[in-house]
Amino acid sequence: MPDPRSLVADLEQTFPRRTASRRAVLQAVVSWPGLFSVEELSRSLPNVGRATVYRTVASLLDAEVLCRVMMESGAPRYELGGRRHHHHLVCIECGRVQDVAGRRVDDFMGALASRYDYDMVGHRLEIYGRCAACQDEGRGEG
Amino acid sequence: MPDPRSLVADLEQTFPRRTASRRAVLQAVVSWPGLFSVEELSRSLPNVGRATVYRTVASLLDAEVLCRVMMESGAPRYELGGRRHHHHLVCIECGRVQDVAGRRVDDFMGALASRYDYDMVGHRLEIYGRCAACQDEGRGEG
DNA sequence: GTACTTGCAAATGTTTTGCATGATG
DNA sequence: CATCATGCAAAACATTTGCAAGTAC
Repeated sequence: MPDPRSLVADLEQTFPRRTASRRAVLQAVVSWPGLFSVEELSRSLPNVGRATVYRTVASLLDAEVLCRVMMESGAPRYELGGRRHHHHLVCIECGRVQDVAGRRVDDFMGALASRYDYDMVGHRLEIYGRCAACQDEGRGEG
Repeated sequence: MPDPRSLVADLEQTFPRRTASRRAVLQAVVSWPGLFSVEELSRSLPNVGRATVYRTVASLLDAEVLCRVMMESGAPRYELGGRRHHHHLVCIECGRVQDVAGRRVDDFMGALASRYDYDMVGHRLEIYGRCAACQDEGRGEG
């Protein structure tokens, strides 16, 4: 997991202009406990215009500071740290998202792509299920 | 690849009421050359209300007759045959989508899930890249 | 001072919903 | 003939854009 602080520093260097709004969005993003939708993010930042939040998220996505996680319903959510991880385990009970780490997955994807003669430029993997904690709860309560 | 004809038969049995609109949507869906958005589908069916098209697609999705493919932009598209395949190679040039077949992928997903103590209920895998044909074109034209 | 950013509000695009009408079994 | 499906239009959302005013450098 990347260090948020360095991300901020990194990021502040990415943008030409240092403005209060961007700082606020960035601050909210790095301190957000889990996944967020742009609307949630925007709602948490009443002093920043919606449009700016959308624009900033787009930039962050572009800079690979954020990555998009697709919910089962097709709704997009975002989280910090898109640089490497595009693989997620999404708990359909508590909504928690766990990054899948490891080169093995990337290798597998690459192998798959080349088997079909694809020149891979990106990929997305989401596994939906119940996390260990939610399975335990289910057992405990019948 | 499943036989479209049997799918139709199967499907017509799934729905309580046989109506002209559903027949039309179904017909369009099984004869659609590739991926489609609900809007495209709707546009191709001027005699069927948008709402009905949306509702029917939702039902078909539910019945696993269709599956959703996520574009890189996050826009959803649909294709026939969701029963087994949730793995796709999406060409970012021509937009073609290729199903990834084989138990190996499912096994890999299952193994991954259980490594993280997840009780997997679904998954989604999309690989984005250039298909062989588009790579060739790129080479040919410089 | 210039160029980039912002915020608002309006435009856009997509999907859902309410409800009277129409078709199905 | 009771039930379920349809179609329209409006509503509900989510996201983008135009533009004048503000801010960073």
